[in-house]
Amino acid sequence: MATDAPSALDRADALEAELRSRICLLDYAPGERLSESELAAEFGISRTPLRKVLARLEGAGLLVSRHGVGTFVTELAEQELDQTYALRLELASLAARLDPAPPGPEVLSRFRHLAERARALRPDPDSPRPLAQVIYDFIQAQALLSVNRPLMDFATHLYTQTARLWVHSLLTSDLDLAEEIQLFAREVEEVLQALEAGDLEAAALIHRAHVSLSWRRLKARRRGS
Amino acid sequence: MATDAPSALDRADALEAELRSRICLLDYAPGERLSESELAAEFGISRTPLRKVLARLEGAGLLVSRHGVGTFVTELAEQELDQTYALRLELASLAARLDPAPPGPEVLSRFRHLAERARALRPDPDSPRPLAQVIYDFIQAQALLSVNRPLMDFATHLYTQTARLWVHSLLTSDLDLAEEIQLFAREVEEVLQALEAGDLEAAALIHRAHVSLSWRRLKARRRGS
DNA sequence: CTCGGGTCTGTTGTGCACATCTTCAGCAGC
DNA sequence: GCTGCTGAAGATGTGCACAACAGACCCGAG
Repeated sequence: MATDAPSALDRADALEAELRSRICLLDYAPGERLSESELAAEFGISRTPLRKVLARLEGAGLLVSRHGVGTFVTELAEQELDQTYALRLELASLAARLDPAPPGPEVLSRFRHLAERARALRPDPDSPRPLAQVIYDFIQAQALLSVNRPLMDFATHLYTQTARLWVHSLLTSDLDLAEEIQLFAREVEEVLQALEAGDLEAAALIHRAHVSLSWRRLKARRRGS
Repeated sequence: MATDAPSALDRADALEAELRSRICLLDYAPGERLSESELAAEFGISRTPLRKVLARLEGAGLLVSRHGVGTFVTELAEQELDQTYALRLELASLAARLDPAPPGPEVLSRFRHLAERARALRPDPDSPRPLAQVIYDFIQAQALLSVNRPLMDFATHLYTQTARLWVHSLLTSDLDLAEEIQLFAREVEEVLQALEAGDLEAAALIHRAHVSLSWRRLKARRRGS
């Protein structure tokens, strides 16, 4: 692969991927402030190239910077969260109907591996990373189930937006973390079974159902608090 | 409006809007190279703030920069064009079903004005601007027909991507520009009638039909050339 | 005539110093 | 005690000079 080269892709691209991953994996919580100086120091570069990366992430809607104040990780407003969930519900069905890509052996084994990791998850209120990491990988694996790149890119983006808030809410509130993890593990399991049966539409429906249920639980908790 | 203030929004935001508009209005054609130095000189600023704006547009997927070569306006690959059209077809229906927003009097008058401008369009192979401008405004007006912001933002983005290639192809090839303009004018007219009748779903169906037909014509010409 | 290598020009990338802006703590006046 | 001002501190924004890189051009060897 291209990863063999010492500096195959521009450092900026690698840096962007790293920061994007940190945001999606909740190393940086929604609303958190990032310091240009600290990040520049951490990566051993000047503020200038770092600022370019931050600007790109801002253009992608993951960050927002305010003059004299700071650079912040974006977070969805309550209303937009609902709209995003409603949209994800529709897109889940679309993915299977539009340019479906039957998963090859390597994709299947990837989902099998994900199912194992999901089963092995243990609730840890102190570190969201293991959970966030599996979810993130699950999102990216799902993006392989259709060759419609614009659609899958957008679906991944929306999934990431809601997943960030979902995991974050799980940790800041006292919802049943163990139950959520178990439900997620079951979703991966069921999707895997559908894929192994070669039924992409069933996989999409299962995913859609879980999105819907997850949304309902999230709404219920919001009303409660 | 906020435009009264001399420097209400950051210069960077205004600059980004200007460049975004130039890209969407085909002042910069897909694949065209932009010069940081020239742009900086034109706007009377240094390269540094300009580069931040370019980076944001890069993050938004409208530009791509290559070290030592230049900064280029993105263009959809042939395959992605088909996928994007297929996606737009689905999203057209979604907009009416998901969080529809019945247009108020001001939105209606906006569409009426658009219909007039579309009728007044005359084929001009030398300047795509008038046509591109009306299309662009039509896109943005349609974004008001649903309150689901993520959906409409994405639909607008996709529309912009295909519209840019569509207008560009119209001018570089010898397709019947007059006919395309007339068809577009009729689309605006029919959408307006549906909106005045308060039937958002009909408006969406009409739009969807025109997208489908436009796609078919585009594919036919591609095969021909 | 063709091919290969070196140079040369123009581009984006990087580092640093300084400007501008926001926020907040401290303090004088009421 | 409360209010409002003033200053400092720290954040992002800006300008400039230089480094790194890719492509074009030229020129000579075969």
